[in-house]
Amino acid sequence: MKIRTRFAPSPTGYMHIGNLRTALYEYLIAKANGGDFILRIEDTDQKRYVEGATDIIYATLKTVGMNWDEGPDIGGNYGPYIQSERRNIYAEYAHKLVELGGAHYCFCAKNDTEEEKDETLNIKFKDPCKHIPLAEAKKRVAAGEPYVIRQTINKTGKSKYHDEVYGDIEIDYDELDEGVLLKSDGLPTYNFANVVDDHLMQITHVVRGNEYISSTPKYNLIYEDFGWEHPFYVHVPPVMKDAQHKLSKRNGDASFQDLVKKGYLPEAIINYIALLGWNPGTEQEIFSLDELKQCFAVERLNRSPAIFDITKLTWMNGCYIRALSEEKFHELALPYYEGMSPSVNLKVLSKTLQPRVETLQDITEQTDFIRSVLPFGVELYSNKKMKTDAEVAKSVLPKVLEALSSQEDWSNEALFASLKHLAEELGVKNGQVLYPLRIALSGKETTPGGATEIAVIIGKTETLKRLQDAIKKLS
RNA sequence: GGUCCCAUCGUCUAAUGGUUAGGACAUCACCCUUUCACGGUGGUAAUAUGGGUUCGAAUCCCGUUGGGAUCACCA
Repeated sequence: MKIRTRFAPSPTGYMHIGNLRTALYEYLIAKANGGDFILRIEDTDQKRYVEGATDIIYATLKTVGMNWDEGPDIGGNYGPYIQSERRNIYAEYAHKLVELGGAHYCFCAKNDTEEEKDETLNIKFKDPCKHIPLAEAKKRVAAGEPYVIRQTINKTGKSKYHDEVYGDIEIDYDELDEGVLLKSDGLPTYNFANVVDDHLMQITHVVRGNEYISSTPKYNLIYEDFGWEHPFYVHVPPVMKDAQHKLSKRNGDASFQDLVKKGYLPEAIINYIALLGWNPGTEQEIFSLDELKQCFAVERLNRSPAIFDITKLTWMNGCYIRALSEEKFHELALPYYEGMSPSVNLKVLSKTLQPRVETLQDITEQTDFIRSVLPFGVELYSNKKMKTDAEVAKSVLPKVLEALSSQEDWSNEALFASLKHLAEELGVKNGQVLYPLRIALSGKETTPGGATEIAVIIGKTETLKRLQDAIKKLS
Protein backbone atom coordinates (compact mmCIF):
# COMPACT_ATOMS: atom_id res chain seq x y z
CA MET A 1 0.00 0.00 0.00
CA LYS A 2 1.32 3.38 -0.93
CA ILE A 3 0.85 5.80 1.92
CA ARG A 4 -0.89 9.05 1.13
CA THR A 5 -1.26 11.82 3.68
CA ARG A 6 -2.65 15.27 3.33
CA PHE A 7 -2.16 18.65 4.87
CA ALA A 8 -5.49 20.41 4.73
CA PRO A 9 -5.31 23.86 6.25
CA SER A 10 -8.01 26.44 5.99
CA PRO A 11 -6.70 29.74 4.69
CA THR A 12 -7.59 31.86 7.69
CA GLY A 13 -4.35 33.69 8.40
CA TYR A 14 -0.84 32.98 9.52
CA MET A 15 0.56 29.53 9.84
CA HIS A 16 0.84 28.74 13.49
CA ILE A 17 3.19 26.29 15.08
CA GLY A 18 0.66 23.59 15.90
CA ASN A 19 -0.50 23.62 12.32
CA LEU A 20 3.02 23.38 11.03
CA ARG A 21 3.78 20.47 13.32
CA THR A 22 0.73 18.59 12.07
CA ALA A 23 1.89 19.23 8.52
CA LEU A 24 5.34 17.98 9.46
CA TYR A 25 4.01 14.75 10.92
CA GLU A 26 1.85 14.23 7.85
CA TYR A 27 4.81 14.84 5.62
CA LEU A 28 7.07 12.53 7.62
CA ILE A 29 4.56 9.69 7.79
CA ALA A 30 4.31 9.78 4.02
CA LYS A 31 7.99 10.26 3.33
CA ALA A 32 9.27 7.76 5.88
CA ASN A 33 7.43 5.17 3.80
CA GLY A 34 7.98 6.43 0.30
CA GLY A 35 4.46 7.81 0.15
CA ASP A 36 2.85 10.96 -1.18
CA PHE A 37 2.14 14.17 0.65
CA ILE A 38 -0.85 16.09 -0.64
CA LEU A 39 -1.78 19.70 -0.06
CA ARG A 40 -5.46 20.55 0.00
CA ILE A 41 -6.99 23.92 0.80
CA GLU A 42 -10.12 23.79 2.93
CA ASP A 43 -11.88 27.04 2.17
CA THR A 44 -15.51 26.07 2.60
CA ASP A 45 -16.13 28.86 5.06
CA GLN A 46 -16.12 32.01 3.01
CA LYS A 47 -16.63 34.17 6.10
CA ARG A 48 -13.27 33.18 7.52
CA TYR A 49 -11.30 33.38 4.33
CA VAL A 50 -8.25 35.64 4.56
CA GLU A 51 -6.68 37.07 1.44
CA GLY A 52 -3.10 35.90 0.95
CA ALA A 53 -3.35 33.11 3.50
CA THR A 54 -2.79 30.41 0.90
CA ASP A 55 0.40 32.12 -0.22
CA ILE A 56 1.68 32.00 3.33
CA ILE A 57 0.93 28.29 3.40
CA TYR A 58 2.83 27.69 0.18
CA ALA A 59 5.74 29.86 1.25
CA THR A 60 6.04 28.25 4.66
CA LEU A 61 6.03 24.69 3.37
CA LYS A 62 8.57 25.62 0.74
CA THR A 63 11.00 27.35 3.07
CA VAL A 64 11.08 24.37 5.40
CA GLY A 65 11.48 21.99 2.49
CA MET A 66 8.23 20.11 2.85
CA ASN A 67 7.43 19.71 -0.79
CA TRP A 68 4.02 18.36 -1.71
CA ASP A 69 3.42 15.82 -4.45
CA GLU A 70 -0.05 17.03 -5.35
CA GLY A 71 -1.69 20.35 -4.67
CA PRO A 72 -3.63 23.31 -6.03
CA ASP A 73 -0.63 24.84 -7.78
CA ILE A 74 0.90 21.69 -9.24
CA GLY A 75 -2.20 19.60 -9.76
CA GLY A 76 -2.37 15.82 -9.55
CA ASN A 77 -4.69 12.99 -10.40
CA TYR A 78 -7.26 13.74 -7.74
CA GLY A 79 -7.91 17.46 -8.20
CA PRO A 80 -9.08 20.04 -7.85
CA TYR A 81 -7.29 20.53 -4.54
CA ILE A 82 -9.22 23.57 -3.40
CA GLN A 83 -12.51 22.68 -1.79
CA SER A 84 -14.45 25.66 -3.06
CA GLU A 85 -13.75 24.33 -6.55
CA ARG A 86 -15.25 20.98 -5.63
CA ARG A 87 -18.69 22.13 -4.57
CA ASN A 88 -20.50 20.08 -7.21
CA ILE A 89 -18.78 16.95 -6.03
CA TYR A 90 -19.95 17.46 -2.47
CA ALA A 91 -23.51 18.28 -3.55
CA GLU A 92 -23.66 15.14 -5.61
CA TYR A 93 -22.41 12.95 -2.79
CA ALA A 94 -24.60 14.66 -0.22
CA HIS A 95 -27.75 13.94 -2.19
CA LYS A 96 -26.53 10.42 -2.75
CA LEU A 97 -26.09 10.00 0.98
CA VAL A 98 -29.69 11.09 1.48
CA GLU A 99 -30.77 8.35 -0.92
CA LEU A 100 -28.65 5.89 1.02
CA GLY A 101 -30.37 6.86 4.25
CA GLY A 102 -27.29 8.40 5.82
CA ALA A 103 -28.60 11.95 5.69
CA HIS A 104 -31.80 13.94 5.35
CA TYR A 105 -33.03 17.30 4.18
CA CYS A 106 -33.62 19.83 6.93
CA PHE A 107 -35.68 22.99 6.51
CA CYS A 108 -35.24 24.48 9.95
CA ALA A 109 -34.20 28.11 9.98
CA LYS A 110 -30.70 28.65 11.36
CA ASN A 111 -31.95 30.40 14.49
CA ASP A 112 -34.42 27.69 15.35
CA THR A 113 -31.76 25.11 15.71
CA GLU A 114 -29.72 27.29 18.00
CA GLU A 115 -32.67 28.17 20.20
CA GLU A 116 -33.62 24.57 20.55
CA LYS A 117 -30.31 23.92 22.15
CA ASP A 118 -30.46 23.72 25.88
CA GLU A 119 -28.39 26.28 27.71
CA THR A 120 -26.59 23.68 29.72
CA LEU A 121 -25.93 21.74 26.54
CA ASN A 122 -27.52 18.75 28.09
CA ILE A 123 -30.25 18.29 25.58
CA LYS A 124 -29.34 17.43 22.06
CA PHE A 125 -30.92 19.13 19.12
CA LYS A 126 -33.70 16.95 17.81
CA ASP A 127 -34.31 17.68 14.20
CA PRO A 128 -38.01 17.62 13.41
CA CYS A 129 -37.20 17.38 9.70
CA LYS A 130 -35.64 13.99 10.20
CA HIS A 131 -39.11 12.48 10.05
CA ILE A 132 -40.35 14.21 6.95
CA PRO A 133 -40.92 11.52 4.31
CA LEU A 134 -38.22 11.67 1.67
CA ALA A 135 -40.70 12.15 -1.16
CA GLU A 136 -42.22 15.17 0.54
CA ALA A 137 -38.82 16.63 1.40
CA LYS A 138 -37.72 16.28 -2.19
CA LYS A 139 -40.84 18.13 -3.31
CA ARG A 140 -40.05 21.04 -1.00
CA VAL A 141 -36.47 21.10 -2.23
CA ALA A 142 -37.68 21.11 -5.81
CA ALA A 143 -40.05 23.95 -4.95
CA GLY A 144 -37.06 26.05 -4.03
CA GLU A 145 -37.37 25.98 -0.26
CA PRO A 146 -34.02 26.64 1.47
CA TYR A 147 -32.55 23.55 3.07
CA VAL A 148 -29.46 21.95 4.48
CA ILE A 149 -28.50 18.32 4.47
CA ARG A 150 -28.00 16.81 7.88
CA GLN A 151 -26.43 13.55 8.83
CA THR A 152 -28.91 10.91 9.97
CA ILE A 153 -27.77 8.78 12.87
CA ASN A 154 -30.03 5.90 13.76
CA LYS A 155 -27.49 3.56 15.22
CA THR A 156 -27.39 2.81 18.89
CA GLY A 157 -24.80 1.30 21.14
CA LYS A 158 -21.08 1.82 21.00
CA SER A 159 -19.04 3.02 18.10
CA LYS A 160 -15.51 1.69 18.02
CA TYR A 161 -12.47 2.58 16.04
CA HIS A 162 -8.72 2.31 16.32
CA ASP A 163 -6.41 5.27 16.52
CA GLU A 164 -2.70 4.83 15.79
CA VAL A 165 -1.77 7.08 18.70
CA TYR A 166 -4.57 6.74 21.23
CA GLY A 167 -5.45 3.13 20.66
CA ASP A 168 -9.03 1.88 20.70
CA ILE A 169 -11.64 4.59 21.09
CA GLU A 170 -15.22 3.82 22.07
CA ILE A 171 -17.98 6.37 21.89
CA ASP A 172 -21.70 5.91 22.29
CA TYR A 173 -23.73 6.70 19.18
CA ASP A 174 -26.05 8.71 21.43
CA GLU A 175 -23.27 11.22 21.87
CA LEU A 176 -23.04 11.96 18.20
CA ASP A 177 -25.12 14.76 16.85
CA GLU A 178 -26.72 14.96 13.48
CA GLY A 179 -24.64 17.77 12.15
CA VAL A 180 -25.05 19.75 8.99
CA LEU A 181 -23.20 18.18 6.07
CA LEU A 182 -24.20 20.54 3.29
CA LYS A 183 -24.85 24.15 4.22
CA SER A 184 -27.63 26.31 2.82
CA ASP A 185 -25.06 28.03 0.63
CA GLY A 186 -24.44 24.70 -1.05
CA LEU A 187 -20.96 24.27 0.36
CA PRO A 188 -20.12 21.36 2.63
CA THR A 189 -19.02 21.61 6.25
CA TYR A 190 -15.68 20.17 7.29
CA ASN A 191 -17.57 17.16 8.61
CA PHE A 192 -18.58 16.17 5.13
CA ALA A 193 -15.89 17.61 2.91
CA ASN A 194 -13.04 15.90 4.73
CA VAL A 195 -14.66 12.49 4.40
CA VAL A 196 -15.50 12.87 0.72
CA ASP A 197 -12.12 14.33 -0.14
CA ASP A 198 -10.07 11.93 1.91
CA HIS A 199 -11.82 9.07 0.21
CA LEU A 200 -11.72 10.47 -3.30
CA MET A 201 -8.08 11.48 -2.92
CA GLN A 202 -7.29 8.04 -1.52
CA ILE A 203 -5.77 9.35 1.66
CA THR A 204 -4.55 6.39 3.70
CA HIS A 205 -3.60 8.16 6.93
CA VAL A 206 -5.66 10.98 8.35
CA VAL A 207 -3.48 13.01 10.69
CA ARG A 208 -5.15 15.77 12.67
CA GLY A 209 -5.53 17.36 16.09
CA ASN A 210 -7.01 15.22 18.85
CA GLU A 211 -10.03 17.52 19.10
CA TYR A 212 -11.43 15.33 16.34
CA ILE A 213 -11.25 12.14 18.36
CA SER A 214 -14.84 12.36 19.50
CA SER A 215 -16.29 13.30 16.13
CA THR A 216 -14.46 10.62 14.19
CA PRO A 217 -17.27 8.05 14.70
CA LYS A 218 -19.56 10.39 12.76
CA TYR A 219 -17.15 10.34 9.87
CA ASN A 220 -16.86 6.59 10.05
CA LEU A 221 -20.62 6.38 9.75
CA ILE A 222 -20.45 8.31 6.50
CA TYR A 223 -17.70 6.05 5.19
CA GLU A 224 -19.87 3.07 6.07
CA ASP A 225 -23.00 4.49 4.49
CA PHE A 226 -21.14 4.98 1.25
CA GLY A 227 -19.58 1.59 1.53
CA TRP A 228 -16.11 3.09 1.70
CA GLU A 229 -13.21 1.90 3.75
CA HIS A 230 -12.11 4.37 6.37
CA PRO A 231 -8.49 5.52 6.62
CA PHE A 232 -6.00 4.98 9.43
CA TYR A 233 -6.37 7.66 12.05
CA VAL A 234 -3.47 9.45 13.65
CA HIS A 235 -4.75 11.95 16.18
CA VAL A 236 -2.08 14.13 17.66
CA PRO A 237 -2.12 16.06 20.95
CA PRO A 238 -2.08 19.85 20.83
CA VAL A 239 0.90 22.16 21.17
CA MET A 240 0.35 24.28 24.26
CA LYS A 241 1.36 27.79 25.22
CA ASP A 242 1.10 26.80 28.89
CA ALA A 243 -0.56 24.03 30.85
CA GLN A 244 -4.01 25.50 30.25
CA HIS A 245 -3.94 27.08 26.84
CA LYS A 246 -3.30 25.88 23.36
CA LEU A 247 -0.96 27.84 21.17
CA SER A 248 -3.24 29.99 19.04
CA LYS A 249 -2.99 32.76 16.56
CA ARG A 250 -5.81 34.59 18.24
CA ASN A 251 -3.82 35.77 21.24
CA GLY A 252 -0.77 36.58 19.24
CA ASP A 253 1.31 33.51 19.95
CA ALA A 254 4.31 33.15 17.72
CA SER A 255 3.64 31.94 14.22
CA PHE A 256 6.27 30.39 12.01
CA GLN A 257 6.87 33.66 10.21
CA ASP A 258 7.12 35.54 13.52
CA LEU A 259 9.85 33.19 14.66
CA VAL A 260 11.74 33.57 11.41
CA LYS A 261 11.46 37.33 11.75
CA LYS A 262 12.87 37.02 15.24
CA GLY A 263 15.96 35.34 13.85
CA TYR A 264 15.15 31.66 14.19
CA LEU A 265 16.30 29.40 11.38
CA PRO A 266 13.60 27.34 9.64
CA GLU A 267 15.67 24.17 10.10
CA ALA A 268 15.86 24.74 13.84
CA ILE A 269 12.13 25.41 14.10
CA ILE A 270 11.32 22.20 12.26
CA ASN A 271 13.76 20.23 14.36
CA TYR A 272 12.32 21.62 17.55
CA ILE A 273 8.65 21.06 16.76
CA ALA A 274 9.33 17.54 15.51
CA LEU A 275 10.43 16.73 19.06
CA LEU A 276 7.35 18.31 20.55
CA GLY A 277 5.24 15.20 20.88
CA TRP A 278 7.55 12.75 19.21
CA ASN A 279 10.91 11.21 20.09
CA PRO A 280 13.22 8.99 18.13
CA GLY A 281 13.87 6.52 20.93
CA THR A 282 17.51 7.51 20.98
CA GLU A 283 19.21 10.44 22.62
CA GLN A 284 19.79 12.26 19.38
CA GLU A 285 18.21 15.70 19.36
CA ILE A 286 19.54 17.44 16.31
CA PHE A 287 17.81 16.28 13.16
CA SER A 288 17.70 17.55 9.62
CA LEU A 289 14.48 17.04 7.72
CA ASP A 290 16.13 14.22 5.81
CA GLU A 291 17.19 12.51 9.00
CA LEU A 292 13.66 12.83 10.33
CA LYS A 293 12.38 11.16 7.19
CA GLN A 294 14.72 8.27 7.91
CA CYS A 295 13.61 7.54 11.44
CA PHE A 296 10.12 8.89 11.90
CA ALA A 297 7.62 6.36 13.22
CA VAL A 298 4.05 6.96 14.40
CA GLU A 299 4.52 4.50 17.24
CA ARG A 300 6.72 7.04 18.96
CA LEU A 301 4.15 9.78 18.87
CA ASN A 302 3.02 11.00 22.28
CA ARG A 303 -0.49 11.19 23.68
CA SER A 304 -0.17 14.12 26.02
CA PRO A 305 -0.01 17.80 25.14
CA ALA A 306 3.38 19.49 24.92
CA ILE A 307 4.17 23.02 26.00
CA PHE A 308 6.04 25.08 23.46
CA ASP A 309 9.25 26.15 25.19
CA ILE A 310 10.89 29.03 23.40
CA THR A 311 13.97 28.67 25.63
CA LYS A 312 14.80 25.26 24.29
CA LEU A 313 14.08 26.35 20.75
CA THR A 314 16.48 29.24 21.33
CA TRP A 315 19.18 26.85 22.49
CA MET A 316 18.62 24.64 19.48
CA ASN A 317 18.70 27.64 17.19
CA GLY A 318 22.08 28.51 18.70
CA CYS A 319 23.29 25.02 17.83
CA TYR A 320 22.18 25.51 14.25
CA ILE A 321 23.82 28.92 14.04
CA ARG A 322 27.12 27.59 15.35
CA ALA A 323 26.96 24.72 12.88
CA LEU A 324 26.66 27.15 9.98
CA SER A 325 29.71 27.73 7.80
CA GLU A 326 31.45 31.07 8.38
CA GLU A 327 30.29 32.22 4.96
CA LYS A 328 26.70 31.22 5.50
CA PHE A 329 26.52 32.91 8.86
CA HIS A 330 28.07 36.04 7.42
CA GLU A 331 25.48 36.08 4.69
CA LEU A 332 22.62 35.74 7.18
CA ALA A 333 24.11 38.37 9.46
CA LEU A 334 24.70 40.94 6.73
CA PRO A 335 21.24 42.53 6.89
CA TYR A 336 21.81 43.27 10.56
CA TYR A 337 24.99 45.23 9.76
CA GLU A 338 23.17 47.81 7.76
CA GLY A 339 24.26 51.35 8.50
CA MET A 340 27.68 50.47 9.85
CA SER A 341 30.71 52.45 8.77
CA PRO A 342 32.52 50.97 5.76
CA SER A 343 35.65 50.79 7.88
CA VAL A 344 34.13 48.12 10.10
CA ASN A 345 35.69 44.72 9.55
CA LEU A 346 32.50 42.73 8.99
CA LYS A 347 34.19 39.40 8.39
CA VAL A 348 35.88 39.47 11.76
CA LEU A 349 32.70 40.76 13.32
CA SER A 350 30.78 37.78 11.98
CA LYS A 351 33.41 35.41 13.23
CA THR A 352 33.25 36.74 16.77
CA LEU A 353 29.48 36.93 16.70
CA GLN A 354 28.73 33.42 15.46
CA PRO A 355 29.40 31.54 18.70
CA ARG A 356 27.74 34.29 20.70
CA VAL A 357 24.28 34.61 19.22
CA GLU A 358 21.38 32.24 19.65
CA THR A 359 19.05 34.04 17.28
CA LEU A 360 20.02 36.32 14.43
CA GLN A 361 18.22 39.12 16.17
CA ASP A 362 20.75 38.96 19.01
CA ILE A 363 23.16 40.59 16.56
CA THR A 364 21.39 43.93 16.84
CA GLU A 365 21.82 44.19 20.59
CA GLN A 366 25.37 42.86 20.56
CA THR A 367 26.63 45.25 17.95
CA ASP A 368 25.00 48.48 19.11
CA PHE A 369 28.34 49.94 20.22
CA ILE A 370 29.82 49.60 16.77
CA ARG A 371 27.66 52.17 15.03
CA SER A 372 28.32 54.81 17.65
CA VAL A 373 30.13 55.15 20.96
CA LEU A 374 27.82 54.41 23.82
CA PRO A 375 27.76 56.93 26.64
CA PHE A 376 29.20 55.43 29.80
CA GLY A 377 30.35 56.46 33.24
CA VAL A 378 33.91 55.94 34.52
CA GLU A 379 32.62 53.40 37.05
CA LEU A 380 32.45 50.98 34.13
CA TYR A 381 36.24 50.73 34.34
CA SER A 382 35.93 49.03 37.70
CA ASN A 383 36.24 45.30 37.69
CA LYS A 384 37.28 43.41 40.75
CA LYS A 385 38.55 40.30 39.06
CA MET A 386 40.55 42.27 36.51
CA LYS A 387 41.79 44.59 39.23
CA THR A 388 40.94 47.67 37.27
CA ASP A 389 39.10 50.92 37.89
CA ALA A 390 39.05 54.45 36.54
CA GLU A 391 42.45 55.22 38.10
CA VAL A 392 44.08 52.27 36.41
CA ALA A 393 42.44 53.27 33.16
CA LYS A 394 43.66 56.82 33.53
CA SER A 395 47.24 55.77 33.90
CA VAL A 396 47.23 52.95 31.38
CA LEU A 397 45.16 54.22 28.46
CA PRO A 398 47.59 57.01 27.36
CA LYS A 399 50.30 54.38 27.07
CA VAL A 400 47.97 52.17 25.11
CA LEU A 401 47.20 55.04 22.78
CA GLU A 402 50.88 55.63 22.28
CA ALA A 403 51.57 52.00 21.58
CA LEU A 404 48.67 51.56 19.20
CA SER A 405 49.40 54.74 17.27
CA SER A 406 52.58 53.21 15.99
CA GLN A 407 51.06 49.78 15.54
CA GLU A 408 51.23 48.68 11.94
CA ASP A 409 49.99 45.12 11.91
CA TRP A 410 46.34 45.50 12.90
CA SER A 411 45.60 41.82 13.29
CA ASN A 412 44.27 40.38 16.48
CA GLU A 413 47.41 38.39 17.14
CA ALA A 414 49.74 41.33 16.62
CA LEU A 415 47.63 43.66 18.73
CA PHE A 416 47.45 41.15 21.52
CA ALA A 417 51.22 40.63 21.43
CA SER A 418 51.86 44.36 21.55
CA LEU A 419 49.52 44.96 24.45
CA LYS A 420 50.84 42.00 26.36
CA HIS A 421 54.30 43.40 25.89
CA LEU A 422 53.08 46.78 27.09
CA ALA A 423 51.60 45.24 30.23
CA GLU A 424 54.92 43.62 30.98
CA GLU A 425 56.73 46.90 30.51
CA LEU A 426 54.33 48.68 32.81
CA GLY A 427 54.51 45.85 35.30
CA VAL A 428 50.73 45.32 35.36
CA LYS A 429 48.46 42.38 34.62
CA ASN A 430 47.27 41.85 31.06
CA GLY A 431 43.72 42.48 32.20
CA GLN A 432 44.64 45.87 33.55
CA VAL A 433 45.51 46.94 30.04
CA LEU A 434 42.96 45.00 28.08
CA TYR A 435 39.92 45.59 30.26
CA PRO A 436 40.14 49.40 30.27
CA LEU A 437 40.80 49.37 26.55
CA ARG A 438 37.75 47.26 25.86
CA ILE A 439 35.59 49.58 27.94
CA ALA A 440 37.05 52.63 26.25
CA LEU A 441 36.31 51.23 22.82
CA SER A 442 32.83 49.91 23.52
CA GLY A 443 31.31 51.58 26.51
CA LYS A 444 29.83 48.22 27.36
CA GLU A 445 30.35 45.86 30.23
CA THR A 446 30.19 42.85 27.96
CA THR A 447 31.01 42.67 24.30
CA PRO A 448 31.39 40.04 21.64
CA GLY A 449 35.12 39.54 21.63
CA GLY A 450 37.85 41.06 23.76
CA ALA A 451 39.66 44.38 23.51
CA THR A 452 41.86 43.42 20.61
CA GLU A 453 39.04 41.84 18.60
CA ILE A 454 37.01 44.97 18.99
CA ALA A 455 39.95 47.09 17.90
CA VAL A 456 40.22 44.95 14.79
CA ILE A 457 36.51 45.14 14.12
CA ILE A 458 36.15 48.92 14.36
CA GLY A 459 39.49 49.57 12.68
CA LYS A 460 42.59 51.55 13.60
CA THR A 461 41.27 55.04 12.95
CA GLU A 462 38.14 54.53 14.99
CA THR A 463 40.11 52.79 17.73
CA LEU A 464 42.51 55.69 18.16
CA LYS A 465 39.69 58.19 18.06
CA ARG A 466 37.65 56.39 20.73
CA LEU A 467 40.75 55.99 22.83
CA GLN A 468 41.52 59.69 22.72
CA ASP A 469 37.95 60.56 23.64
CA ALA A 470 38.04 58.14 26.55
CA ILE A 471 41.30 59.57 27.87
CA LYS A 472 39.87 63.07 27.65
CA LYS A 473 36.88 61.99 29.66
CA LEU A 474 39.10 60.54 32.38
CA SER A 475 41.14 63.63 32.98
C1' G B 1 -23.16 19.05 32.94
C1' G B 2 -22.81 14.34 29.45
C1' U B 3 -19.01 11.96 26.78
C1' C B 4 -13.97 11.26 25.35
C1' C B 5 -8.76 12.03 26.25
C1' C B 6 -4.41 13.05 29.25
C1' A B 7 -0.99 12.88 33.94
C1' U B 8 7.55 11.09 35.06
C1' C B 9 12.37 16.83 37.18
C1' G B 10 10.18 24.06 36.02
C1' U B 11 9.97 22.41 30.35
C1' C B 12 10.60 18.49 26.23
C1' U B 13 11.06 13.46 27.19
C1' A B 14 13.38 7.92 28.08
C1' A B 15 12.45 3.62 30.88
C1' U B 16 6.58 -1.41 27.03
C1' G B 17 6.67 -5.60 35.70
C1' G B 18 12.95 -5.97 38.22
C1' U B 19 17.26 0.75 36.41
C1' U B 20 21.11 4.11 42.01
C1' A B 21 14.11 6.41 37.47
C1' G B 22 18.26 7.99 32.05
C1' G B 23 18.98 12.27 28.57
C1' A B 24 18.19 17.40 26.83
C1' C B 25 16.82 22.69 27.89
C1' A B 26 16.72 25.95 31.94
C1' U B 27 19.16 26.80 36.71
C1' C B 28 23.52 26.65 40.20
C1' A B 29 28.89 25.72 41.06
C1' C B 30 33.64 24.98 39.12
C1' C B 31 37.31 24.82 34.93
C1' C B 32 38.91 27.35 30.41
C1' U B 33 39.45 32.71 29.45
C1' U B 34 41.76 39.91 27.31
C1' U B 35 34.92 41.01 29.28
C1' C B 36 30.97 37.91 27.38
C1' A B 37 29.97 33.71 24.84
C1' C B 38 31.54 28.86 23.02
C1' G B 39 33.56 24.39 25.16
C1' G B 40 34.36 21.03 29.52
C1' U B 41 33.16 18.92 34.55
C1' G B 42 29.81 18.41 38.44
C1' G B 43 25.25 19.58 41.45
C1' U B 44 19.88 20.67 42.59
C1' A B 45 15.37 18.70 40.53
C1' A B 46 10.18 14.08 38.79
C1' U B 47 6.81 9.00 38.73
C1' A B 48 -0.36 13.92 41.16
C1' U B 49 -3.12 10.96 45.04
C1' G B 50 -5.58 6.58 47.50
C1' G B 51 -6.51 1.59 46.97
C1' G B 52 -5.73 -3.08 44.73
C1' U B 53 -3.05 -7.28 41.46
C1' U B 54 2.06 -9.18 41.99
C1' C B 55 7.77 -11.98 45.06
C1' G B 56 8.30 -7.18 42.72
C1' A B 57 4.47 -1.43 39.95
C1' A B 58 6.38 4.89 36.92
C1' U B 59 4.63 0.65 34.14
C1' C B 60 -1.49 -3.46 34.89
C1' C B 61 -6.76 -2.57 37.29
C1' C B 62 -10.26 0.67 40.15
C1' G B 63 -11.35 5.24 42.67
C1' U B 64 -9.93 10.43 43.67
C1' U B 65 -7.78 14.96 42.15
C1' G B 66 -6.06 18.09 38.42
C1' G B 67 -5.99 19.51 33.29
C1' G B 68 -7.67 19.39 28.21
C1' A B 69 -11.20 18.35 24.18
C1' U B 70 -16.11 18.06 22.41
C1' C B 71 -21.49 19.04 22.41
C1' A B 72 -21.69 25.35 15.39
C1' C B 73 -24.86 26.02 8.52
C1' C B 74 -15.84 26.86 12.18
C1' A B 75 -12.32 23.82 10.77
